[in-house]
Amino acid sequence: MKSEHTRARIRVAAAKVIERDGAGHLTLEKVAAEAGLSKGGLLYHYPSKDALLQGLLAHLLENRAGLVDDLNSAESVSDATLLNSLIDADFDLPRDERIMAQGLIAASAENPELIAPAQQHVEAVFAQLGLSKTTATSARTIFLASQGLQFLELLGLLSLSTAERNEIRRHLKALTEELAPC
Amino acid sequence: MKSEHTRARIRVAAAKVIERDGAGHLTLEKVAAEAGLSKGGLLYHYPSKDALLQGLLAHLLENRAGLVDDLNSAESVSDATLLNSLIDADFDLPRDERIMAQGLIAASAENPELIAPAQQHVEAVFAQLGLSKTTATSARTIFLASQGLQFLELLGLLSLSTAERNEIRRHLKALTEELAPC
DNA sequence: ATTACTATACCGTCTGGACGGTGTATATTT
DNA sequence: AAATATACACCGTCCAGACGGTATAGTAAT
Repeated sequence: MKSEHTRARIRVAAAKVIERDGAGHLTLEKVAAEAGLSKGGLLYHYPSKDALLQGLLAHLLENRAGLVDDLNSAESVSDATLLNSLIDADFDLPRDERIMAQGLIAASAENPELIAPAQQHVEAVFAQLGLSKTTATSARTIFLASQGLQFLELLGLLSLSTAERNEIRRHLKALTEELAPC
Repeated sequence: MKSEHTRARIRVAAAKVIERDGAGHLTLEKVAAEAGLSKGGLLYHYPSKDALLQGLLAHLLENRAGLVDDLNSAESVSDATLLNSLIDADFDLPRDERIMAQGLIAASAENPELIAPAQQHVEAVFAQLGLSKTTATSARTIFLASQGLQFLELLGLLSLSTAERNEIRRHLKALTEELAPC
């Protein structure tokens, strides 16, 4: 039970290293130092670098996974609520987790299988949004736009003022609400 | 003049290595071997790994850069034509260049400054689409959706059937045409 | 006895890139 | 025409540093 606490500390430490040194300079030694741990201690909790990265990803998907799964019951309207939640999750992603995502993108270059859980999530979202024939493409497009902005920000390709950012968010939410009536 | 020919060969070789071994395993030696060159010969044309990656990016942006710059003259309608071109460029990106983009995303983890030209491009697009107050947010959203799909595909997070892919493309183009009248 | 570590030393591998050379074509000089 | 110089394109080796991971021996709390 102390384990999970330490693992959380390690994940935050990893984020700090990525933020400071860049995703490509994430090393076990640096993470251990940042977490106030010896290298051996780090490897005790995450027995390999891949394991650590998997831990980061699992943590990132923790919240989002629930959103999709909760939609076994409702239907057409619920696509709108799903989109709403996903947009919020994208736009309100905490700084820490945003940086972890950066690291994972980088890590996926070395080991593509690492991000399989993320792939599963994205495809689940797409599948869910594809159920309603009439709104499928519109809904998916809204999702794509939200994701597009996140990726551009994540990769440092775009930085918007909060006003501009919020306007896009508002627009995506408005589009989401238009889904049902049409 | 033979130089440019060889450099093109090198870039293609880099793409092949990325495709075969993954973006994280792109090394000078492998590229040289794939291009039928010695390592020294490769370094003659691209004096460092960063230089090679910059070469890849420059090649990727060659076509797209013109699209934005051509819009010094026209106005409201031209945003639609710009979007149209960008969507086409995104969806029709050749396999080679798609793989190069993968490599660059990976490389940006080690050296974030590397993708500055891409950042410039994206921000130029955003600036251009922001000129018309009435359609700015809608236009930007269309761009984001197009980019979002490309990133998801690039990172292996989503693979659509050509039919589904085309439907999204059609939808984005339809949204683009709706920009002017509204 | 198990869990959760510390501290340090070490190994093997990979990789960028520096460096010193080689051959060939073109230009310049004699 | 012959001799020489210069620039270009390229070869192949060597090296230093970085990193993931292992090993070992010990500590402290539960």
